[in-house]
Amino acid sequence: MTELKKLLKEKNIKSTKYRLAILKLLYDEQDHFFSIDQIHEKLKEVFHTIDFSTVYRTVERFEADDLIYKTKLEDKVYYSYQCADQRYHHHLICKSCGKKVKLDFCPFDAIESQYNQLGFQSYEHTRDFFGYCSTCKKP
Amino acid sequence: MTELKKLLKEKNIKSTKYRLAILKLLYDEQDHFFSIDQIHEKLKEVFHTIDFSTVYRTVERFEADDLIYKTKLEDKVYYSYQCADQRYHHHLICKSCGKKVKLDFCPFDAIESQYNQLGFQSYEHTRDFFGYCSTCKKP
DNA sequence: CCTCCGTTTGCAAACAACTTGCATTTAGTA
DNA sequence: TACTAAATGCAAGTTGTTTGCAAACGGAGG
Repeated sequence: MTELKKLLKEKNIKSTKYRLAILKLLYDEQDHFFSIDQIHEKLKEVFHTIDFSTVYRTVERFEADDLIYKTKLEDKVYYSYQCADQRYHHHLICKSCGKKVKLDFCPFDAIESQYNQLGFQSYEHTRDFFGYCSTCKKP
Repeated sequence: MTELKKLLKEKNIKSTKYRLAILKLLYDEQDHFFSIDQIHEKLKEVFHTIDFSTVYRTVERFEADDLIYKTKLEDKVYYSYQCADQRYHHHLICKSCGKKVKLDFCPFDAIESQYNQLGFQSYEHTRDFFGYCSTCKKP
């Protein structure tokens, strides 16, 4: 049994060719984010008939079971394989290629107290930040 | 000519009862954000027949002409009267009541260099942060 | 290896939120 | 006050997401 099948089994998710393919794509490119559309397009290269709704439901399921991680940029939703380190942390994400870089510090630590001084509580901050990585860097 | 009419005139926006009412609402509550729906509901209390599309187009127009400022939280769009100080700055916004507090510093200044070390460029950060203000503060 | 049952899939349609076209009404100026 | 260009109400178009259902499939038990 392949490693990917085991991953699904652990989460009680039945293995199918599509699910394995979707998981493989995300697994092989753990440091990138993909939209459902992008995943669908990639899968169509191999499985010409795969439907958008299949990808949609699969990804939704994977996310619900914490196999993958979800983030948003400008109204679009992106997914990436769940980091091995599941402790709360931040990402830098390239707006062009979707590359992600894990931050090992919290950018907000230094300023949290200043927010509190302004009377704000239960402050919830963004987990992900977007820019351009060194390869996609704008001219 | 009222102050609000002047504001519209300056921007070459024709005054109508609806536009003045919408502008007045936002002007009188400059330190709060409103969704189009919320504005529409408030206006209906006075003008029972006002259509959603009217509010929609008015608010869109105001925003295009920099009379008001737009921000987003969890897929919903909110608007607030444009701050007198139009220089780039940040807000703290209460998720419960929409209250906004202007920040006179940039929370990212301290960490920008750390991002650059990771190879990220053209980093674009959030302008607005969301939490709960002292009155709405969660139990 | 085969059968059967519950799950997954493809298809098409429902849905929700946003946006637009058009006929009518209105504001502003000459 | 009359005229013109713009604003409004209504209804329908659009876009992206989500769902219902019948057919296809995976995998547990025979």
